[in-house]
Formats: sequence, C-alpha cells, structure tokens
Amino acid sequence: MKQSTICPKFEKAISLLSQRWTGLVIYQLLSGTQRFSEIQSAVGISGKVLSDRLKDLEVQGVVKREVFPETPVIIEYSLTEKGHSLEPVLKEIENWSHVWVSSEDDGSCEID
Amino acid sequence: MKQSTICPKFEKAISLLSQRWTGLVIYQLLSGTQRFSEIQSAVGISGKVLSDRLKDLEVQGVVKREVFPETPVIIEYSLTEKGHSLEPVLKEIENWSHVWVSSEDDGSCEID
DNA sequence: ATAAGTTGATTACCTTATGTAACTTACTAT
DNA sequence: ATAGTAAGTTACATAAGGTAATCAACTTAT
Repeated sequence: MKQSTICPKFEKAISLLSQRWTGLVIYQLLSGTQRFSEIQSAVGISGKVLSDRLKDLEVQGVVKREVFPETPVIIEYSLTEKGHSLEPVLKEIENWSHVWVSSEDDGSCEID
Repeated sequence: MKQSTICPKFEKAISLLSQRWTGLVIYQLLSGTQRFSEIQSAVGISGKVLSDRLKDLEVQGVVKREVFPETPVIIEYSLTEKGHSLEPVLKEIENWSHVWVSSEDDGSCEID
C-alpha cells in the first residue's frame, strides 16, 4: 500500500509532524535552547522516546545538539533555522486549538 | 509521566494532528467530500486504520459521515466547519514542505 | 437458483512503536 | 568507599499499525 496522489514533499513534512511527540518537542524548543531533562519534564515524554526523537530531528536538520564536557556533562538542544521555520505551523495549531478545542476538565493556559 | 507545562488545548490539538495519518486524511478531505475507498487509495492507508481514524475524527467533530442506502451502499465523508478550519494549518505545513523538504529521489507535485 | 461482484467495515495474526523501570558512564562531592 | 548527577541505553511489557481474509446486504451474471 503506497500509491498516494499527494505531493511527496508534503507527505514527508506531515510524516515528520505526525510522529508522536515531535510537534511538542519542537514547540518546546521554540522557547529557546534547552537540556534533555528540561525538555523531558516539560513535554512529559519518556527518556527513551525523547532520545529517539532528538536523534531523528538532528538527522533531519531540525535540531542542533551541543555538548559541553563539564561535570556532569551538559548537552544543549536548540532549533536550527529549519527548525525555527516551523514556528508558523506550530503557532497556527496553537491558534486553532484556542478557537476549537474545548477546555473540558483541563485547566487553561496563560494565553487563554 | 504526565506533567507538562504546555497549554492543554494545544496539547490536545497536537495529539490530534500527530496521530499517524490524521493530517493526511484531513488534507485529502480539503479537496471535497469523498468516499471511503477514494480516501484510502489517495492517502495510501490501510482500511482498518482509515476506519479507526474516520470514527475518531467524527467523534471529535472534524469529519461528517453520511450514509446513502443505495446498492452497494454509498458513504460520504466530508469536513465539518471545525475540520475546514484546519486548512490554514495544513497549508502552512504544505508551504513549509516546499521550502524545506528536499525532493531527493521523490518526484514532485504540480505545485513545485 | 447459484455464483460472483460491490462497498464499507471487521477479525485474526504479526510486526513496529511506545512506556516503565533498572542500569551505564564518567566524574564530583561526602 | 559511597552516593549523586546528566544523559542516555537496555530489557521487558503493552499499544498501535499493517496485511489479508472475511462479513453484510444487496445486485447482476450464468
């Protein structure tokens, strides 16, 4: 099963964004450079999967990884230009969510 | 593991879009009402998962399902207002993909 | 009448993907 | 020595997804 009529570039982009956690991780990094454990606790993702995602995003040129050999070691993750260019997409989703997603029992966020 | 600092509405929206195939199905329906098998062959998704996704999207008020008891039965899927309101998001992704995704061995689409 | 075909789904069965928790490396502080 | 820290990794269990066969309900072909 592989014969869509949809633009392959779009498909690639969608398959990136539609991988679980990826959008959230990028969104989180929009607020600036962060370390592994910061991302992990902010996003609520398991270490294993975060590790996978970051490797993936690095390979795709969306995320940059920098190692500082202090003790204990510090590793910083940030968005590349390509990564930052996803901001409009994430903002559009954020926007949509504030119009169309009901709060239900959820709390709300600052922006609400 | 569940204690993010991210807006719950945004999280909900992202969890919708970051479910595999969902974005592609909605994108496909942007071009108008379609039947099960049309979506299936256009998107390249298995019948099982498409069935799941459509049920999901119907419950979330993104997709509308109409049954015409002809023979064989005809069932039409279309976007609701909520569904259509996702167009800017999908277009933004499309846009991004044309700027940042390389063609590699892929073909290209009309828009390229 | 019996067999074959249609659409939208579902079922059984197998392979990935994700979650949990324990463990690793390398070095510091007690 | 012992414990602690950051960033992962590993082993193991559960959930999600893919494939192919099958179903319901009705029509057309033989």
